[in-house]
Amino acid sequence: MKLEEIAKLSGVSRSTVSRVINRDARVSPLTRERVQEIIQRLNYQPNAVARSLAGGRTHVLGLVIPMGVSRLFSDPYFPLLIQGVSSACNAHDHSVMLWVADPDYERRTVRQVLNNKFIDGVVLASSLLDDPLLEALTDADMPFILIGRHPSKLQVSYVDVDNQNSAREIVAHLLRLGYRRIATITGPHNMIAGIDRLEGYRAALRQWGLPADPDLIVEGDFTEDGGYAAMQRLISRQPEAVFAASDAMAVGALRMIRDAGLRVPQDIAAVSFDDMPFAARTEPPLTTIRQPIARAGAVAAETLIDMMEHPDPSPRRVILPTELVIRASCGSANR
Amino acid sequence: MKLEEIAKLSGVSRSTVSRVINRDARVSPLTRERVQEIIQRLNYQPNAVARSLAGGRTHVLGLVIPMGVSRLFSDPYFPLLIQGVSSACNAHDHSVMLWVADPDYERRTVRQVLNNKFIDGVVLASSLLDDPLLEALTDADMPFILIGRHPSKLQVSYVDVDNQNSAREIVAHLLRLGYRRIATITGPHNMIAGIDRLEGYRAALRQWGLPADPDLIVEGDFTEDGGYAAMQRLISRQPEAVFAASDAMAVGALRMIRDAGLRVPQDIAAVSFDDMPFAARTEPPLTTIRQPIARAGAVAAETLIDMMEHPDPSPRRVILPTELVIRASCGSANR
DNA sequence: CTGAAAGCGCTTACAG
DNA sequence: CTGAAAGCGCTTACAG
Repeated sequence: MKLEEIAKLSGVSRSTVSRVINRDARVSPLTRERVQEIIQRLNYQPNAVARSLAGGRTHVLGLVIPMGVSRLFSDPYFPLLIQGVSSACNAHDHSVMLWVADPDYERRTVRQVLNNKFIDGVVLASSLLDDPLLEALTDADMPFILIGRHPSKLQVSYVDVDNQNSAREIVAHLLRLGYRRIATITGPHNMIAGIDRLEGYRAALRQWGLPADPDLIVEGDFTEDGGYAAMQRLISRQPEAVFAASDAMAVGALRMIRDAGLRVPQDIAAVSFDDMPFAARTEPPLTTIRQPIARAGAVAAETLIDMMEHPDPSPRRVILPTELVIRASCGSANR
Repeated sequence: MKLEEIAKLSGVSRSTVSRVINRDARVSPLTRERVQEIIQRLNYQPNAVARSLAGGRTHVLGLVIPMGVSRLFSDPYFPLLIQGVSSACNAHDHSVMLWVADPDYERRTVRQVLNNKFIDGVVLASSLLDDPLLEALTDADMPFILIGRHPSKLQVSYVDVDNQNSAREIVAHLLRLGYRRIATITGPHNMIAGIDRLEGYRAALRQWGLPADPDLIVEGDFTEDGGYAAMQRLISRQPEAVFAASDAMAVGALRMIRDAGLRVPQDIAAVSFDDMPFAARTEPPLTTIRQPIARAGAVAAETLIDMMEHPDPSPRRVILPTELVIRASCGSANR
């Protein structure tokens, strides 16, 4: 069924039907009601493709998830993010097109996606600092927003949490409990969340007048296995506590510590970041920083939609709040 | 840039350029080459929306994930599925539109999505048996395919594994090891995977001439917490072994058994289904049925694309192979 | 093998 | 407030 038929049945022009559909104010109440009644009765759905071509906007957002991210299968980060983006899009009459991007996509592939006009804007999740897509996005004049800030591209819009201060806060919590020899399992050094959380760790030590011992800093990859491997390297250095930059890595670290015959928190305390659903169920439960992942996805989508509706050269920056969640793994109870 | 400009620069008509783009055979080699060269040089991308409107197909698949599924955040089932669908779509020049569906979507919402012509077909993942979307999909004449068979709608295409036989196989493995009092934590009774795996459990007992004790069958929901709760109810009934219908539930069950002061597999053996990445790292590692989740997503997308290109009233049914993976949780070593 | 023309189903100035 | 008309950027019979 097409708009034409509705027009005929209502005894008005296609223009008028179109206006009713698009909530244009310039339609008399009576006409509007009559047309609407017919639309309802026939359960008419405008053809989205035709609307897009004529209107110049598709009402579709692209959600890009870099495939290289090993995190994809080790915790519900992406499901939560997707849920947030999706529900915000639904609420604003938008759809989401998913693009699980191969890490070594060529520039041409990238351009194909950006230039094919099927999407109005892009939400780019947890990209690497040197992601070629980010470059392409900047060149193309496609509105986009990052989940996670970019350290050098200051004109880019993003939604993030204050990783630096949050990490500083949880390491300060360990320091306050009396731990001094504190190790960290960082995120990847080419991801901003990894960098910022490490910087927060350093800041806390600085605040207490302690040096950052390079031997106590090992890079991880946000996965459980990565956390296990990192902890293996740390354990001989006898830390009193460890800050893992993600809960998943903390789970790996807990497992390694147990395999080494040591106890958490008595022998080594452990804290982390994310507060994933499983963080409350580890043995012992994790003291961690809660960050609102689904919310970040939703806010990103909403902000992007707003950017498209109210173009404005200045970048949007949203920082969402985090929360320190204290459980048993930090040994609060014992100190 | 539009097709028109390419036509002008190549000195041919728009029709011819369109034919080159669409690999139509009726273009002379020389013309084809000349046009292609110009397309390359200008990095021209046809407007996908216009193509869709004119051509009648969008080359976009809808991937519908019912939100109600608590499983969404408890294991990487959906990430794996999404990855499979996405990579198959990329390989076949299709895009994927994600629809995280609210469980109580109204018929109208459903129709909106199906009738708006933005997608050519739908992959419906792990729906409930009485999913209204399935009804709507059948009414609308939109090609679609299920991940997981439907017990009564026999004319529907699907990709699945042989849940029944796979479950029977792993329970038979327990029986062969000498366990007799075997409990099961099932999946939801309104999901086919839950039903089929339970039936496989029953079939194995039947094969050994054992009755299925209703006290040893407890319904779970495919989540870790669900597994924990189910195991709490089972533990007082003193099973020798338990078959959980998913690894995530097995993790919950392991935790519960440990909390009860019992050991796996010495006091209670445990086996499960999925072989998720974490199944090899539980304590003890899980004996489980490996199923190819990403592959199922890819095959579903490919089959659907094939269905759209070669319409044919008879439904497609694909069964992917599984594999019994033996680790420590079944106690093989001790028997 | 190639081109002119109609058409896909809408939106949106423009004129009234 | 309403309608006739042009236009969005392609594809595809049709005719040659």
